[in-house]
Amino acid sequence: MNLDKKYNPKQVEENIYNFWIKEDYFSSHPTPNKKSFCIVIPPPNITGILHMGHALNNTIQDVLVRFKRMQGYASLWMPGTDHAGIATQNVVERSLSNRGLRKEDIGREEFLKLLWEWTHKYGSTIIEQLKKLGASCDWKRARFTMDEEYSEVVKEVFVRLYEKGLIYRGKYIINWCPRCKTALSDEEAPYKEIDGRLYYIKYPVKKSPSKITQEYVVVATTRPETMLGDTALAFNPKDTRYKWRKDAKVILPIIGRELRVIEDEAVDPDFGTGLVKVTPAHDPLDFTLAKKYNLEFVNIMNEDATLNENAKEFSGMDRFKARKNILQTLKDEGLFDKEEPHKISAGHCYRCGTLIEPRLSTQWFVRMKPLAEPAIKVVEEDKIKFYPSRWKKVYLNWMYNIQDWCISRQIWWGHRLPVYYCKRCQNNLSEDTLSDTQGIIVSKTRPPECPVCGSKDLVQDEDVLDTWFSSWLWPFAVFYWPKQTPELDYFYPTSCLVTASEILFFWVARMIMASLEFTEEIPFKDVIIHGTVRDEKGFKMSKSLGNIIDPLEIIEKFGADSLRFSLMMLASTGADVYLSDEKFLVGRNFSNKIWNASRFILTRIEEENIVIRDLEIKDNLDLVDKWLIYHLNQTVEEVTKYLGIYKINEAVKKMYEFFWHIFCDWYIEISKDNFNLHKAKMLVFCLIHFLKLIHPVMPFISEHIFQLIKSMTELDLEKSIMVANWPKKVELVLKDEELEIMDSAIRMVREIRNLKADLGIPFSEKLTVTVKVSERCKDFVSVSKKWIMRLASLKELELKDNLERVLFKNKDLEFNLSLSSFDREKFVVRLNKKISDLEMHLKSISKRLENISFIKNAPQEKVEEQREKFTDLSNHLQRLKYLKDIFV
RNA sequence: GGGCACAUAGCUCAGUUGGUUAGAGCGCUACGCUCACAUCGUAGAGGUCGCCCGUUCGAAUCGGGCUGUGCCCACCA
Repeated sequence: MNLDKKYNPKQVEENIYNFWIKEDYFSSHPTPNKKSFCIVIPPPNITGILHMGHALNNTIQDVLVRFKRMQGYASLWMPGTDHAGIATQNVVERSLSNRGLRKEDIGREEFLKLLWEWTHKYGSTIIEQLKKLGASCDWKRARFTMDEEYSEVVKEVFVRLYEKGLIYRGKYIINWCPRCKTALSDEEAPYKEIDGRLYYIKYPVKKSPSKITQEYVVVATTRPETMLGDTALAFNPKDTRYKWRKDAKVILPIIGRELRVIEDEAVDPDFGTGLVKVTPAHDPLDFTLAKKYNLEFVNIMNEDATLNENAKEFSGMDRFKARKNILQTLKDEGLFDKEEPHKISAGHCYRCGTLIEPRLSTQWFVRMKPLAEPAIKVVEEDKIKFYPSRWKKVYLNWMYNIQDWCISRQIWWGHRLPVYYCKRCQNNLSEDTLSDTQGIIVSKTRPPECPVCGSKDLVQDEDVLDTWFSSWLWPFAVFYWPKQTPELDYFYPTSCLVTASEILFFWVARMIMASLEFTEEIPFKDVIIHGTVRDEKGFKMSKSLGNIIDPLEIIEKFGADSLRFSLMMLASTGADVYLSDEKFLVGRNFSNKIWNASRFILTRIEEENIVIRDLEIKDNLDLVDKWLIYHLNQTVEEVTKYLGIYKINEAVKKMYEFFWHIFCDWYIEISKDNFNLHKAKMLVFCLIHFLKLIHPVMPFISEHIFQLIKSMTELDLEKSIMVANWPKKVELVLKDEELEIMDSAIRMVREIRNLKADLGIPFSEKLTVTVKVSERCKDFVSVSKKWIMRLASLKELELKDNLERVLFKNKDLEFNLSLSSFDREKFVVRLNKKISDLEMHLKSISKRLENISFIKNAPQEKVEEQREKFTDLSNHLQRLKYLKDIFV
């Protein structure tokens, strides 16, 4: 077989993936005699395209799922997508506007039709990209958060919560874009700093029977136009400047309304004058104050942020024009004090950039405190664990201070609220009724008539639910809860959840609450939180910053395995990942190393006409074999351990170290001198073990080489490495002494290389070495002569009982080098440095040994250790000094 | 303002219950195309473990303080 010098992932990855699909290896079913392992994917938005964050998140999941599958679990990775309300609606709205249309022009029904068309056409783009990454999801089970059955679950949950009194309707300040005329979530209204001004305005004080003498008070505001909606002033109770004002009345300029003056901790005495205007209908904080103190709400704006009739003569004006005019009027009336520049950070519409207007409107809320309680308990009691554990505190801190959740959205794409209004009943209500239930029917299906008055004049709420209101049900809704399906029974609660820290609150915390509330179970046992993907400078990768590295491009260039390996190597648990194009070379180089090592083994087997029928190796292990098996065992043990505690990067480093620096650097090199059936078996045996270990991280190349081994040997191997068993430690009888002997030999090779470099002798210059070995080492060195000579580039290796001089010495070996010429100066410099280093070290040890407290207090073994070290190093120092004497 | 972290080689990070001359990978330097691999090999340089105090025979490791950085939440009238 002719194998390329370079590994070419592009040629093999797609075929391998198709092979896995064809064999149905990703499918998982409830299997009574197996333990279950299940991860539900954080459903990507249907509008999403694969970015590095996805690549990181999903690689971690795939690693775990593949690892557990090989360990014999019924391992299910449950895939799906999220309908992503606003994001998707925006995409379709944009294409509409390209045709010069707004969604209102075509109507709700028609617009939804377009949305579904878009979803069917593009909604699975990201799924296809995940396949390129190698994701072993059980695709047949894929769910979508707008599936018909899923919608049923959402409605069911809404109704249950409503009936329990945990969902209510109320007026609240929300982010409002006056241009788009829609409400926005906080995430959709990112804060931006703008240059504003702080205006100081005089409010006249109403003369009253008390001893108030001042004419006016000064209030600072950045938004003077909203003053028309003021219904109170407030100051901090600790602020003595205004103490006397309590219960005083102030007159609102222009309007002439009488304002109460209240005290509240929420007011910052250091801001402005310490006296703040309270505008309940136009500011979130003022809104809460108004609720607390029972203040009046005066709305002065229309949907498009022009002022309404409450603004008297300013009615009809745009908010910015009104600001100017109001300021002018105040100046005219002598009520304007001063203004100064002031940085304001305020929400801006993420679509059009318009400054957000906080707007009072009726919304639906979930009462969170009762839901949070059990969700706090399970985390406090470690029934759900976070990795890294520090997130536990963050989670708890947030949960202790949880706020009610606004779940209604004024958009069209999403789960419509299962809420119906009886028009007749509602006509009897006043508009300001905040939490009345009258005239409201909450029902999964449209009721035929009002249960109260029998009217058939019912209308469904126009709003849809926040996307997270469907996502928070994900871990059990995907298994068709509330039906008791076998899958729900077997795979739920799931094993772990892998996610970025950004959505800990939006999603993870809410899933825990929903699961406990509806299924009375935790949704998952472990929460694995990985970091954010950043560029080299530490900026978050984002399209707008233009610093993204496209994972698909990396796959195209280096292959999915290289991408996966690099990410796993770089991402230490929970830490942010700093990426640049070069970072992916680690993976590419390692792929190539695996490829070439395998290529060597397989071609040599072919060249030597070796036929491998089994991998029985135990009976005739030589010392080098044992040494390799020993390290293999260590690797198996550590990799298994680290993957089990989600320290993937530690596992990856161990595999890298073993394969490159044990297997390739030494074992393969040594095997070249004596490439027989036994060595071939050893090589293939260890290679297969390694491939299995690396398979979760590098599924494609491991499968590819596994298949090559199958085709080039007569081994009876599994059809795919995917379904092979996870490696176990090999039974091995090995004395510590044997390990030491091998290490001594390696040490000798290294020392010779070292000396050559120190003496300025080219490595290729073949020298003669005379060596004196310990009794226990004799046999080994004589059989190992060939490889020692080759790896140290020697002409001859002579075993002697006495040496003329000793250049190196350890427990087992001492040797001398025949030298003709060398770079004396270079050598002396090196030697002197080594000598002074050693002397320093010896000094610190002798200091320790002379310390009576140390001898007295430290454990005996530690003292002994130091003494031994001292002797060793002294000997070493002597030898170096001796070297100096003879060479200088 | 509240909370949570982090601070070790130029960069990214390891460093297990306190006992090393503080490690790895990348990068860098020198030499080398040694018959799997130059996407390679060999060797090397590079750190007073942010600062200060304390506990201890002994601190990168434990405690306190300081400085700096990052993240989350709230607020910005």
